Amino acid sequence: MTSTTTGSAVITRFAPSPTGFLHIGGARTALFNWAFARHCGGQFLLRIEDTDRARSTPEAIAAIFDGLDWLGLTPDAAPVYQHANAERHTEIAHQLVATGHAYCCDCSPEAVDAMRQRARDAGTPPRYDGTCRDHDLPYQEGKTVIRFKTPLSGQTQIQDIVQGDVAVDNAQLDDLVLLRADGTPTYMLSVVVDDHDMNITHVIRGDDHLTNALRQTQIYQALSWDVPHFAHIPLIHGADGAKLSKRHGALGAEAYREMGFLPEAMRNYLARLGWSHGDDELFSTSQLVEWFDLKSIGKAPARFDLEKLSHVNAFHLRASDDDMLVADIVARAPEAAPSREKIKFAMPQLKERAQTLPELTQAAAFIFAKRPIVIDDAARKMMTEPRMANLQAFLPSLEAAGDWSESGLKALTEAFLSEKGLKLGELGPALRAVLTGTPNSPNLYDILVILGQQETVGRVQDGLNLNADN
RNA sequence: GCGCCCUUCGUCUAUCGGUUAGGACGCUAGGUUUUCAACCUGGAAAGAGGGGUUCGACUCCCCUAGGGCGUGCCA
Repeated sequence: MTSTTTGSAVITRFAPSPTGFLHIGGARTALFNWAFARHCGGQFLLRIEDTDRARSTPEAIAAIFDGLDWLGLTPDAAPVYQHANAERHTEIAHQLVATGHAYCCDCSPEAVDAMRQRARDAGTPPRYDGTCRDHDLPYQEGKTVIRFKTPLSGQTQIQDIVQGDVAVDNAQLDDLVLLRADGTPTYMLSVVVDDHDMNITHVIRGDDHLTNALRQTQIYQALSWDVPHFAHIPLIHGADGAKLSKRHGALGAEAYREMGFLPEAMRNYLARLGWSHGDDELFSTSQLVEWFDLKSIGKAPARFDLEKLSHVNAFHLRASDDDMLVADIVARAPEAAPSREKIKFAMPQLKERAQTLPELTQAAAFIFAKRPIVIDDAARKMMTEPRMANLQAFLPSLEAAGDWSESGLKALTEAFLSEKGLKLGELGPALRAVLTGTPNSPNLYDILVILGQQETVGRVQDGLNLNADN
């Protein structure tokens, strides 16, 4: 029977192995652990699973810290390094031998491979055949490993919050290695010991660990320890439905930061991948914490969709503080610094024209562009002959304008148009084009106000000259 | 090979046996507009297939197909 933790406070953990960057799947696992702990008023811990000394790197550890920090998923205690607990893990391995739940084995890796191959050929589960199971060999570092004595019959089951009840025949499970020949503990032993020692109440992780949970349950039982609650969440797939590939989102968290996505938007989007709260699509992090629960996580794997992420990001971008966004633009384009006030003035309109941070800087670029400004193809199409002729005729009015306010400019323009019997469409697009160099720009009169009289007249003249050259 | 898990519009999902199967992204038609966005209105778009159970199945059971994961002295 599986016993479960009965403690009151919820404690979750994110336990990545530091062998690469914090990829998007890991980030979501961390988010779920964090959100659940926050929702329950519990604790969220971080454990670096660095028992594989050869593959663990300081760079990867730094990338994990960095990614979590960016996403705002701050652990409630200093990170635990699994490697540091090796002695304790080793001690437990020997204890299991002493209590008859494990044994020493001196079969060579080659011999074990052969056993597995034979079993596979016979159509049975590939596993260690138990040669040393009852040999009662003494432990000899460098020569023997310690194997767990998996029950030979019956079955093991877990009650998974996401996956439901899952049972497997013990005959399917191998006598896994707990302690390697070099004396170091394996992952399977270390997780169990650390999760127990850290008082983890809920193990929330990718469902690639589902069968591991069965094996770990056997270890918990051999140790007479409470089994934590499990929640195995489905993995994220790439846009093509296959495994997450580099082009489909298996990028480090920092890659999304560089693409201009906001942490708030990442939390929103990632949470929605596999978890749902009715029809709610766009929500704040505090709403996420308020609503999050393990039972509303689906069992099917979800695909990563950059377009939807962009949409979610656009929503959070609009909700962002204007000063913060201005600062971001200046950080991306230092030459924008003198134009801070103008950019802030235009921000409400700029926000609606961007989904990501770099796009926002792009939308603001016309404000701090130096004459003569670059005019893109779409803008050039708006510079038709008739419109440019009208613009030429309008130039003196701009040069002579005394009231450079939005209302004054509007009146000025309308007076000109009515005098000539023109519609705004016969002048406006060309004016916009020469002033901003792009059709993707804010309200015309705001543009004039932001640019100021001198810059406006200058850009109009540049545009007219350019046109004359063609 | 063996085991476990999964399968609703292209994508993310709602639905706890009775709905015209809802929402969102994307796509699309139109509106608004000096442009581009934003916004508003409308549209196309789904229960993998086959058996059961039931008065009635997307929902429960079985089979098939497809997909994922595991099967390490990696984690």
